[in-house]
Amino acid sequence: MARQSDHHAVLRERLIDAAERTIAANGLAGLRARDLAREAGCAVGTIYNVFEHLDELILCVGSRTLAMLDAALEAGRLGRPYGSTEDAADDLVRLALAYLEFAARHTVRWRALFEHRMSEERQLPQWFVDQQHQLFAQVERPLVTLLPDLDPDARRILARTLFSAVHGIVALGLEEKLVSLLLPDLRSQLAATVRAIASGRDQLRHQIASSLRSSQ
Amino acid sequence: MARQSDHHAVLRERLIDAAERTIAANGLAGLRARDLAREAGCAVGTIYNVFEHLDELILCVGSRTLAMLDAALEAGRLGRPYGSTEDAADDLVRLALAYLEFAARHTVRWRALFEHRMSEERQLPQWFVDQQHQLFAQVERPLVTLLPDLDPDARRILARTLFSAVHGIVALGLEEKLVSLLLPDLRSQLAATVRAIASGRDQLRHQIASSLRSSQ
DNA sequence: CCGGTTTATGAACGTTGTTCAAGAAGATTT
DNA sequence: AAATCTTCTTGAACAACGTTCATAAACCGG
Repeated sequence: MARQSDHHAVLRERLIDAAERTIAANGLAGLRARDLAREAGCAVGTIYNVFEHLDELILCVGSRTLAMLDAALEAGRLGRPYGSTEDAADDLVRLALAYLEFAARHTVRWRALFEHRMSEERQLPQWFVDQQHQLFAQVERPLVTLLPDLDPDARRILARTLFSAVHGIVALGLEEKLVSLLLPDLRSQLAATVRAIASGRDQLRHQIASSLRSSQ
Repeated sequence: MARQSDHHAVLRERLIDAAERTIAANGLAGLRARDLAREAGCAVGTIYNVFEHLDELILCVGSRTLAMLDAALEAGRLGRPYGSTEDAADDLVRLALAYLEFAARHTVRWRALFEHRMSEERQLPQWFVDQQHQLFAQVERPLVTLLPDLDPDARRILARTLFSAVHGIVALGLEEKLVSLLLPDLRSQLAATVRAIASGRDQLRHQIASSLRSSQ
């Protein structure tokens, strides 16, 4: 029993490694069960002894990408606590730019992360959703300084909103073939937008406060 | 020759209609060449006489969705020209909310529009890219009033940036199963964010102007 | 070394999009 | 109007995919 679990663990890692390499090199579309088995040195059927289905394996790779991304955002954070709203705005911009930098550097991996859809009605496992929430949580910290009197729930929601806005800008910005040409411009666009949002924090506070009032 | 082109045109429409129904009902994943042929009353092979590949057919459906979306955004626009920056900001918010409303009402169609990836290295045809640009162009109009002294090229880029930010918020907001529960909240989040951006237009002007300076 | 249980295997299955030889249908010529 | 040539339609066949499952190999307690 112990022996078998060990082997499973080893096989899992070998398979995830192989899938990770393939996805990083050729994207989700380049992932084939047979190639995977060959590269990991096992039979196709073995994959389904170790994972429930390929989606689960893809999620494991996604989890690694999420961890990398999380670390990349963490690394760009200011070491000290924010003294002013300007610091907080700076940090939001820094987070956004770190996200862009990661997406630009690891485009295929990063794309695979959010392009992947669970087949049919198998839904995302909770541990994966939680890991995504960890990302959103990084945006909450600057918001504490930027909008101190905001309800924690409202802050969580707003963090997700800002994250998705940044993600949208980065995703569409990196979509076209013009990438390398306008990456510096994309940085400016992103920074300007985030800074504009931060500077319009009164609008955020007022509108969101009133929306919470009306929905309760 | 004339007779055949007619038949082709009829078949094209029947196939697009069938694909449209399927996509609206079951999304891209529900699209099968054999079902399509059966529903349009022709053989599978015939599809490939009328379209180069399924991607082209999917793009035709996407084009219809784009047209619907374009009309929906147009409908929400103010009838009169903008007198003040407040009007322009209002119109940006209106555009964003109209986008959200469309996405919420036609979620599957709308998802199919941007989830679809051209297989391998077949790239998007120009006419489709142009149609997308028409959408972005709707965002440019309020920006003329909001940032009058902005270079037209910079305005076009900024419009795309704002569009993608809104798209990001809507896409992530409609992703989860909680949709109907928090649709009103999503409206507030979106409106607040767009209004914050509009109110922070000085940040936009300054940062974008300086970025253009440095990239020339 | 043996019987029983578990695990690995890869051929086989069911579905895809796409192709293509063959026949049907039209157009053209005599 | 018949014959010939061209052009289009057709659905069986193909290749590639994820997934399964009977079979054989490996393992383990006695």
